Amino acid sequence: MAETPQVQLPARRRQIADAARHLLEAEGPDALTMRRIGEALGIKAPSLYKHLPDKTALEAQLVADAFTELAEAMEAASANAASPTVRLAAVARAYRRYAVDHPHLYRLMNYRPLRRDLLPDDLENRSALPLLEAVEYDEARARAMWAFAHGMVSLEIDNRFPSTADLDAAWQAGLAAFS
Amino acid sequence: MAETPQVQLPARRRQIADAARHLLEAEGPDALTMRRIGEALGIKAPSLYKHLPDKTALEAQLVADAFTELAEAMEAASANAASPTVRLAAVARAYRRYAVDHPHLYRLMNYRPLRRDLLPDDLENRSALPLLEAVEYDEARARAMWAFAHGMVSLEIDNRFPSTADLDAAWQAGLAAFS
DNA sequence: ACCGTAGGCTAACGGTGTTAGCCAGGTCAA
DNA sequence: TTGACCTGGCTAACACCGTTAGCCTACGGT
Repeated sequence: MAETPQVQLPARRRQIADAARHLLEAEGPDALTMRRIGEALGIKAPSLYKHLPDKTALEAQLVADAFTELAEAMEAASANAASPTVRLAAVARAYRRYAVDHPHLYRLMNYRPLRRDLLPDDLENRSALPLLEAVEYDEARARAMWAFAHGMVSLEIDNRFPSTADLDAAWQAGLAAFS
Repeated sequence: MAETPQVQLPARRRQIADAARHLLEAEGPDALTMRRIGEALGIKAPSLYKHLPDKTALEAQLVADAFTELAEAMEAASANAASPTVRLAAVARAYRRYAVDHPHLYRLMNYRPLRRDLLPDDLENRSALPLLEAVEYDEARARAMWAFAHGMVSLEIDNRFPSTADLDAAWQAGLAAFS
């Protein structure tokens, strides 16, 4: 629990991941090119391949970091909850918060095939757990709630709702329905 | 109502859209390149630009067609519904069906910025209407239900649920919650 | 003092969307 | 009939992408 956030990475590789993440969050997915990442570190793109096998591995690193952070945020929200209803609302709020604060990262996690082979294998379980607890281990309800939350934040960050839409009301409707 | 499905397009442009759609559905998004589309029509990629301004416009065409079809499917499902509860279930079933039958198209519609400027302007309203009717014009519940449905099919077509998951049960849980 | 390796580099390849410029063929008017 | 114009093909090329091959420099260890 007092362990490092991710599996220990070679320092240079960590720097690359950090630069990549900064580019993605600051300028969006089109800026996430090997040449741009190299430039941010003062080296040329081909040199990056001394540290990673390919771009897919780098993206997987970003995704793994993001899943870990999201799980941590939900765990923290879940910790001090008095009742299941309160806990569900708190976990949902943390989920939404993370997505809205990191939309490009959220899309990288969720809008493309999940490379489970390149990720730590407990990641999915860990990030599913807070929600599962909050619905008292009712799997069907947990999956429905997960879908609702994922749908809500997707539609929100992609500007699919009318600008006049009361999203808090929609969240409230969903939470009430699943509590 | 007896009108053509889309706004009348020049024949060649319609052929291009059809070829593109076939490529996308048969081989996935990586196959949707201007060169492949040209090849399917027996012409070279640059010649396509005699008929369209750019690839974005072509994708917008596919998206517009898909939204129209999805709206039609939901309208048909909605038509013969005895009660609101039945209607909601029928519309949801039609939505899921369309997404599962056309996953690549569904992602093209939903996993990237919506170019509203390139789409017919009543499209979004039209495809929102069946669901809105089914929840008797409760906007918050409509948005929550939309998010739930979008989340469910996204997670399903992207293989995010465990293979053992009972998706019908999750749908049932959601529908019950929103009825 | 040597040797191996770590980590840079340049050049290049095949792919992408896209533009410029050329040219054959058909249509239509004078 | 002839000339003009337009439609819709073409090739060549550009800038960018991820990636590979091969070179070279500097450092660490025996």
